[in-house]
Amino acid sequence: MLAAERKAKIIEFVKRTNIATVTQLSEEFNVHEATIRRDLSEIEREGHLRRTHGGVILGEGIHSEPSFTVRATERVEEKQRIGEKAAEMIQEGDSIILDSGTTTFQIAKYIANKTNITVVTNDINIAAELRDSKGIKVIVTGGVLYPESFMLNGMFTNDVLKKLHVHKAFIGTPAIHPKKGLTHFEELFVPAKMEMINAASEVIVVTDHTKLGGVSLHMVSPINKVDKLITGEEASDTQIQQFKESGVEIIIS
Amino acid sequence: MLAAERKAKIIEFVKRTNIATVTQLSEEFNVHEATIRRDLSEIEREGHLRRTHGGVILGEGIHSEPSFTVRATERVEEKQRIGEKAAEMIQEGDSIILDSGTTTFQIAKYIANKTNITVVTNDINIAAELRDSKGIKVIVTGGVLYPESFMLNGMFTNDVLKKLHVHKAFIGTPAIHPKKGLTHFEELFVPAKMEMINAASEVIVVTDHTKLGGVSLHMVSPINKVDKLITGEEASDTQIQQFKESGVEIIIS
DNA sequence: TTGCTTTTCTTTCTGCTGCTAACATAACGT
DNA sequence: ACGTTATGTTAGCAGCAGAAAGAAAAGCAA
Repeated sequence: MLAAERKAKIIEFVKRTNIATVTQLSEEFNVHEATIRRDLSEIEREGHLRRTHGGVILGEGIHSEPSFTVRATERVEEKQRIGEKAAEMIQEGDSIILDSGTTTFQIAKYIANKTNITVVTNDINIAAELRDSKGIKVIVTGGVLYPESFMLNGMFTNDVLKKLHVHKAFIGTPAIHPKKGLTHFEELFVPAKMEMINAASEVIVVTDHTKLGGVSLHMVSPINKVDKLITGEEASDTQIQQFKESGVEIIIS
Repeated sequence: MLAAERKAKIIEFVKRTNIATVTQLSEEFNVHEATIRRDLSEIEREGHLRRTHGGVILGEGIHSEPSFTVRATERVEEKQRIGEKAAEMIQEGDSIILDSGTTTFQIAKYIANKTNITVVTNDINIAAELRDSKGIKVIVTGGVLYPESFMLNGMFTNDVLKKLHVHKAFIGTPAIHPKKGLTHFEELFVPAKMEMINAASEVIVVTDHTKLGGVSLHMVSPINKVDKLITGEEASDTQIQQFKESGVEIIIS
């Protein structure tokens, strides 16, 4: 058996059992305990499992998120700032929508310790992040799970969103333009975003500065439906000015 | 038993009983009291429980249900066998419902490499597990996320389930009785299970042997709606015979 | 409160098990 | 044959569990 193959099988094994001893694994795979220890060290370094004395245990929230983490490494620092700023705008008693995405995920991280908040989201990663926050009620929209992200979409998602109304919706977008408004390159995802915007009293778009001024094929929303826009300080003054002239309150963080 | 494993089980134990003495715990786990004290110190440092003189009590939020990760360490091996057996019953082209739970979670692990399957689930942990499986389409029911588990429940869950029909539903249960059928201790979770049963052509109950013969307060389904029951070989012949007489096809693994 | 007794906690020591690291050996590809 | 990689082996080290003793806390009586 190849070393890499064995490593993969160890991960598989432990994900099923949740816990395993070094001895147990060495017997299972007929290799020396030292070999298992080496494997475990590497596996831990890769972040799949957590080692303990005598064995290995499934980490807390470890259920792998490869493509997600890759995307999330881009401009994380800017997104964190945006997330923190957005979180400041959420008050006790608010109900909010968090759109699926990496920027909105950062918002979730910053509201974990708030209380008396209801969060509606179509992102199961955001839902999992907020799961243990005692003061937060999480409502997940149903729908089809998209493999490359943690997003739920489709008819069920739209149906649930239609039946809800929230104070604030935090929407991510791949393109926002001071005149053309919100646009998206993928038609499939448009209806859900439109429902989110309709369901909220206040629409807050969160996006890093590289998306400003972009235009894609499918129209999501005119600019006048966007109340606020939170973006990074990397945005140029010209861009900021243009959005201001379109009646958007722009917040730099 | 691994130290980390024992610590997890202590947390589980105390979450069930709300309070426990050092003596009690040392007898439960057959270790020295000093060891328990050391464990408790660490557990307290991690913030899971609060120590007192003579024992330990639950921290802030009191949760009667043990958390998912801890619950999953009980009878894992039996649940794996059940999960593997259940997975064998799923064929290419099937659409199935996977109820939230630790046994059904094992099913998910065993179907990851199947193709052309549609899985409907109210468990975001199951959804996350199947996310990367190319051949599997995952539909998540919406709903309110329950802390300490990964279950979605409520009106939205039921609405989505009403609009679906699947070939097979795999249902977990805390109690199944050969005469009284499926029952549940928590009223809130009953409607979703009923919808799941209604939505399926074939109802397959999966549960470890300790749940056989149990009866709880709230009725979920009469026994004649249950087509098959998969449980562990630990089940007694008497129990197996009783279910057979009730017209349930019982599968031992 | 004060003093006494009992229980529980902390600290320290010791034996044991598992861990790390270095080296040796075997398998593999060039 | 050589270097590379994976695996096994060994020795010294680190961390865990049990035991015991002194310290601290709780309970109780006057």
